[in-house]
Amino acid sequence: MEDRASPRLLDAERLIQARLGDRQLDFDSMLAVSNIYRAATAVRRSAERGVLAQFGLSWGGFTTLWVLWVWGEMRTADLAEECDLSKATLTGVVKTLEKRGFVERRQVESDRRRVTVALTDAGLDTIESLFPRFNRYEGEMVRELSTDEKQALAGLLRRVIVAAGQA
Amino acid sequence: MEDRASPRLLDAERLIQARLGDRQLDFDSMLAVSNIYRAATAVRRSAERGVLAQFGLSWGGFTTLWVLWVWGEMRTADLAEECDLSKATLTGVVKTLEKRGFVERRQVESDRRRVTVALTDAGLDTIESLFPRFNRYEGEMVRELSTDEKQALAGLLRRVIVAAGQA
DNA sequence: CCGATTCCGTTTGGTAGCAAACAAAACCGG
DNA sequence: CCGGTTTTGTTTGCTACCAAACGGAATCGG
Repeated sequence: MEDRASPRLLDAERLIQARLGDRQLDFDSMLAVSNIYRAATAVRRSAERGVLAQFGLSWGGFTTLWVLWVWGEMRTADLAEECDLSKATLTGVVKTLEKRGFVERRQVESDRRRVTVALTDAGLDTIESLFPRFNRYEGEMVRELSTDEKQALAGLLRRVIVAAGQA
Repeated sequence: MEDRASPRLLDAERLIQARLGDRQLDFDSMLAVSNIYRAATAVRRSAERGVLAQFGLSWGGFTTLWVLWVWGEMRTADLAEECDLSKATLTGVVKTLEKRGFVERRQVESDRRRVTVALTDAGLDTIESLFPRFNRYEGEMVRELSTDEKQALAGLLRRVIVAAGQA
């Protein structure tokens, strides 16, 4: 399968390879990893500008809202885990979401160290109207791939996620 | 191809799918995109903790050093472009790298608006000893993939990068 | 020349992200 | 009970990241 859509990118990769010469480097791994990162940046930026900005949400904020929508009210620690953020970062994100009126914090009575976070009505309305739009946008970003290719991509990445998580 | 390495992750994905029910969503695109982002986070975190931290470098700082190493002294705008960062962000990153003694800024005499950035001797030593180590680390992070799979992954991602860049 | 415009890097103001230190609450062994 | 330990979320201090506004420098039209 040719790569007519991105000759520029490929050229750049080849140029770098030429530049680095013959140093016994693992170019295949290098290209795979750096493209993962570049793709993530492109995807995030595109979504933030194209969909999320008009709702006043960052990628992290959106993710948090989405997790709360799917799973319902959650303890802070679990929410952080599910959003793939540190507890400290989550505290900040929730603070911003609170300021925007999307979520609220609730003290747990049986254990007063604990706090849960839940969607407000406004948060619920927002995520319900936003998510379908976001999902269409996701489709746009991978529009060049067939269904099989999307699944293959997701599968390959799943294995990277696991490996990198252990490394 | 089975996915013995990551049943947990797959289960989680299926759970979400069940949770979202039958909303006419594009799950294939959703999984592809969200795995891109999760993989990038995993890869970045792993590299920062495993290799970069001991050199006092972030992912962005490392990238900048690497670009300067491969391409040599560069104008600020080109450097930002090549590092895939905004000019504003690059200003900050360069400031940090300067503080650490890895790079230096040089005023361009023919056009006094312009500034170039170049590696210092210390910066050169650092990137030369760091990069092979980093590259080995990259290999670790995609160790589960065959050469063909790495190339396939890089190729699929290249098409996503282009599409998301236009979206 | 000179005024308007364009170009370039920095600054400003905001959010996001982490690790480590912290304070308060709960738990546990005696 | 009670002192020490563990758990939980927040705070602190730093870096990174962006868009928009800025200010000085070059350029272009007349």
